[in-house]
Amino acid sequence: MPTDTLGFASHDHAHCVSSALSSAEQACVDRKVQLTPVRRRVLEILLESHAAMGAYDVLGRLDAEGLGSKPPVAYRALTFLVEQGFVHRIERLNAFIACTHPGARHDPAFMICRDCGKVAEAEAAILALQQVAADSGFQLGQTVIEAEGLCPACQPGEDAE
Amino acid sequence: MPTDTLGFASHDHAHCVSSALSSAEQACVDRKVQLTPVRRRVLEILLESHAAMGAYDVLGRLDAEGLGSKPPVAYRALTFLVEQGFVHRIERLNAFIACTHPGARHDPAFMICRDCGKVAEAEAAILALQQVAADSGFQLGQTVIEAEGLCPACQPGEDAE
DNA sequence: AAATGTATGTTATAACATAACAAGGTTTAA
DNA sequence: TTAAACCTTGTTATGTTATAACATACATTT
Repeated sequence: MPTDTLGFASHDHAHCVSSALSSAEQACVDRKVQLTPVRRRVLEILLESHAAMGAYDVLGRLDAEGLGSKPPVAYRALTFLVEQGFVHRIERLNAFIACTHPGARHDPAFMICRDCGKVAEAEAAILALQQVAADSGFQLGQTVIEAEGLCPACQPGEDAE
Repeated sequence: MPTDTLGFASHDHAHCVSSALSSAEQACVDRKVQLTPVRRRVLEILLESHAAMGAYDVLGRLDAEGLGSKPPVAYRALTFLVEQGFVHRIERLNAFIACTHPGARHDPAFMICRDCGKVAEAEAAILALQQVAADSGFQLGQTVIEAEGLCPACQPGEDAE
């Protein structure tokens, strides 16, 4: 059983890719939106790489496969996937990453390793922000929670990567 | 006594500008770093506008005043000010805003109105994120907490702005 | 004066993103 | 069976944000 890393821990990568893809397909059926070939392939690319990728990295892959070569092709697919909650945008990196908490939509929180660049998605904890917003009368929409730091493997005293 | 808005509430703007400038000057003396004319002017511009400004907006102001016309001039000053904690970068907007909580360095949290574009800085509440990080062995560095939404004035039922 | 360190000036380009319009395909409805 | 509406994709062109690289200036130290 092949494994890879996710969330700074091991997991069954082949399984998580296929299951995420299945749940996205089902969600599209339920919502009556189309997971077209380009959209589906972009989601696959992000799921397979399991890392934050820039729009032009994604576009490079699409181009190599004959699925499109102009920026709008990649941006449109990414926009769709973000809207549907299958992909998150990481503002700090101007990059995109497949959601690792499929299911209900949510506000993600990311931990970005400044050394190896790996990104882990955590269950968001925006309670405190909700309190601040409520106190000031601000009506919360989408939230961005991102932390730069060092993943376990990149901390002093570690050999791995 | 002139007032303006900050944090979706009124305040004495002239006072907050001059006091923020003074504390930045003192901090630079303490830290033995230079608040050069360009750096000081960029901080003033951000303090006066009291809004998130793009690097090229700032550059436009500098250029009009003969203080520099090329992008690196603005980016260098902004980078310095962010490093010193006098200015925060708002990732979601690719923009910069003067810190409204002068004093000790901190991790800011922002509320960005999707309607009027005003940005309010709140005392950050990253406790929950700290818990998540500790649980996964991630060593937290700088955090980004940004929420898009509607400020009190822009919510349905309001007349003002 | 030479060496060093810090800051600025400038050129050029890299990297990220979208407006605007054209064209293809499917579904709906007449 | 055509037309209309709608969604998606293709393409051109450009706008926006950001930095690498190298040259110059200026103050401080030696």
